[in-house]
Amino acid sequence: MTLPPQPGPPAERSPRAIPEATVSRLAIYLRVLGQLAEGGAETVSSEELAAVSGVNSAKLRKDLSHIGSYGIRGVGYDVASLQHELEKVLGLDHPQRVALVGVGNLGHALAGYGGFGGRGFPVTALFDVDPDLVGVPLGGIEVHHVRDIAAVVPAAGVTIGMIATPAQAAQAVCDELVAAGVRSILNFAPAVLQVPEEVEVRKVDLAVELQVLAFHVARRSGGITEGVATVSPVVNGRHGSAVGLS
Amino acid sequence: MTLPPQPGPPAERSPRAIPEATVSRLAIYLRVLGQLAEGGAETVSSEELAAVSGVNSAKLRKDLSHIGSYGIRGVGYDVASLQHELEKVLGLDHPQRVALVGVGNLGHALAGYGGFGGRGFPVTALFDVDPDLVGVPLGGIEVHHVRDIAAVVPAAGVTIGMIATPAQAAQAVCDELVAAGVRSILNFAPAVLQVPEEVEVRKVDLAVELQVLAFHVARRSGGITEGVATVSPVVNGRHGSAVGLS
DNA sequence: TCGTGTGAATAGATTCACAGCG
DNA sequence: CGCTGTGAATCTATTCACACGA
Repeated sequence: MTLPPQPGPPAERSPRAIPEATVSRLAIYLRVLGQLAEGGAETVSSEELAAVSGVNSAKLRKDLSHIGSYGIRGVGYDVASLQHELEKVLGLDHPQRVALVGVGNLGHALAGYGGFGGRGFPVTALFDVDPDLVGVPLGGIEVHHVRDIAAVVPAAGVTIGMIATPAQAAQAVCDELVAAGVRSILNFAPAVLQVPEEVEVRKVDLAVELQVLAFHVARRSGGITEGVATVSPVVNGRHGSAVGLS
Repeated sequence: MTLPPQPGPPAERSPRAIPEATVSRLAIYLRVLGQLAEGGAETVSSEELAAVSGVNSAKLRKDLSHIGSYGIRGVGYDVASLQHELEKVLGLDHPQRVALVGVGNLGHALAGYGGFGGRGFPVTALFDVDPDLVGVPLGGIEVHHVRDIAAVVPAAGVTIGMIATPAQAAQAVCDELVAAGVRSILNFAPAVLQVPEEVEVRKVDLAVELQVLAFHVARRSGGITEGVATVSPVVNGRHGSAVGLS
């Protein structure tokens, strides 16, 4: 068999307004802002927001500067309005509909995950090949056969696909989703997906994550300390939980 | 804290460093090599291995150069020996034992995930707070109460912890794991963990992944084509193979 | 000759440090 | 004053292109 011919396309430049690394942190800031808002905070400084988000304040300010100037000098950021701006940038003003393919062990858990952190990403369509699953409703949503992706996905207005199938099936499912118009895919299968360049794939790869951790265990020559534990509720040892200097 | 830093000359760097970005790709190459080996391949070129792994060949060669010179000029890499070298570097020569905290919806799926991609990461200890779960065996492993982490984790020789609890519980569980000697943690809870710097945390954050995808959907102004799926944007390669779908 | 391995060039992300505004 | 926003410096990662070895 031949390899996917991917020599060297003439590198189409998209003028990326917001750096990729920044985008995923914006999502974290948004979550943290939600917690602060619940706690009654009206404003936050970059120092505070950064500390709770686990980044340093310069990075946070640079990240936020990419979406505009919503801070107040000498004060900080207004929690509510920053939340709103972040939601707008992340495209959360109108919710995305999600299709999940593969309702096995993992897929089942994903389907039941309740809006993924609270809100914004309703799973609207489910697919599998297993005859025992197809037709059965799961959390109020019927499981369709994978062969019906082309029909169901466009009708349901799905914009994001999640693949939680075994590795062998993942590429075929991915092709189906792409053919059905899906341009954003979250892949849980341990397989590298080949897609046209207009399709955005992100992967969640448990085996890779564990192997990276194993690498660090090995490198640190001895994962577990031999003497039994120290004190139990060891709070963080890093920069002070509130405001710390770098 | 790592090694005693050398005082005198400026900026003498450790020669052994493998870039972070490289490490996670090594895990992917290893998986792909496994597939190639099953397919009977003896050797691969960087071009081939890179294409299947979804990276370009220069990056792959640079990545592999960090672990040594195991290629044969004019030929490529010996599949079996490269596999072996990668396993060694990733610390997979002797398996890591994993503790999973939180045996709810997601945790249950993780526990049943069967060695995570096939091998090397046996889940050795399970924890939860739910009285209905504690004491019950799950896949042959008894679920302990979270309060017993300090006792069970060192005894079981756990080197990697996975947190699949609700967000509110995650930091406390993390502190327990760290106190029990765990230095590598995979966090599935939607929370930012504060840890001492000798602890390596990786996170799998579904909400963030989906929001990043939502960002790209929004930016591409119209994720799904509204016309019916007349288009099939010629997906590259890889069709005729045995596809488990019908 | 072919494909690895690698210096050099480029691109991207992070951190520093401070000007300037509220 | 205190804190944001940002140029400049630094560090990390990717890509190029070619010398060299099998």
